[in-house]
Amino acid sequence: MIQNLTEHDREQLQEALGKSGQKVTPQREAVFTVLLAQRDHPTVDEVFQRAREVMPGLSLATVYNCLETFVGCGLVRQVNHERESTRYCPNLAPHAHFRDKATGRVHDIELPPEVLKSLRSILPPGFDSEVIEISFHGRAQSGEQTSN
Amino acid sequence: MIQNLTEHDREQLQEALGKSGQKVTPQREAVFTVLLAQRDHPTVDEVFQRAREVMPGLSLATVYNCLETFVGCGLVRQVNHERESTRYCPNLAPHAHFRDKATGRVHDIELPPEVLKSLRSILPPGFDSEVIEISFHGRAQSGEQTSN
DNA sequence: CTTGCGGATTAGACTCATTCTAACTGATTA
DNA sequence: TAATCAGTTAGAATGAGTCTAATCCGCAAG
Ligand SMILES: [Mn+2]
Ligand SMILES: [Mn+2]
Ligand SMILES: [Zn+2]
Ligand SMILES: [Zn+2]
Repeated sequence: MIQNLTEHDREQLQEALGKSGQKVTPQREAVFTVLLAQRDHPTVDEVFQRAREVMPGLSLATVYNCLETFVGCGLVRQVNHERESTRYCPNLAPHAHFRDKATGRVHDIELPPEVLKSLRSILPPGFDSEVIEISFHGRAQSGEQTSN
Repeated sequence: MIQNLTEHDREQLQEALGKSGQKVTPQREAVFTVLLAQRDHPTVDEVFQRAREVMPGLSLATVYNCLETFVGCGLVRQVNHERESTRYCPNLAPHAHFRDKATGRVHDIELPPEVLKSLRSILPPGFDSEVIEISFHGRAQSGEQTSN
């Protein structure tokens, strides 16, 4: 279920952490591995449960710490939907999120550059946005699969 | 500060509540008035503080209840930004939200129909969305004013 | 009028995701 | 060896939001 990181992924982790003066630790590697293994936008608790299978001593606090670190160095995005638990997404390409009302599952929706541009264009002069979050909420015909 | 509802606003309240079999009460009227008086996306507590000035006996639970009722009958939208307290917005026109990193203030950003359409168009077949939330996060030059 | 009903309101208890704290670990450096 | 320091850990604290059970109140039936 939880295979190891590819050489490429390990380098990405190394590089991103290094840039902000932080180190690769076994815990960080385990948490990052969990995120890449199943790109289903898990909550902190889901990450915790999955990572524990491979590192039983891992604490919940550390999962919070690792995820915060990853968000800080741009390895992972936070995904918020209304008042639910925060979810985490390692897909760094520009994309929106679709939450299925029926299943609760969160799907990645590709965001073409021209759509992103048209969105940015609605900001009046003087507004400078670093982050745009787009989330859909509705129904997806079962069988639809977008979050690889 | 908190002027009364216009005839038109009172009718809107009446109508929306009536449609879902609910009544106008003094508490609901007070909360709705607060929302319309200052369209700055207040949190529940801010609504509570403001409404108390005009109705000292009002309870926090009732403010939660009223706001939930309003959201349920489409009078008001919830605005979520990351993990912060939920905010409330009586602007029913399609719009996005911009949160100013520096001040925390939330501004309405008009959403032209063609941009909304291009956004909907990114959904693959089989995905049917009822709600789209768009939020920007960044800096607005002070003096910028969009949430009337 | 009284009484009964049902929706609305209320205070306070409770939940639980997240944050905080303070002790501990382990690698690296002086 | 001893000091240092980032990282980890368990558990306590926080606080927005929800739940519960008692009360209120407008209205309609008797
Ligand atoms: Mn979520
Ligand atoms: Mn908010
Ligand atoms: Zn995603
Ligand atoms: Zn708004």
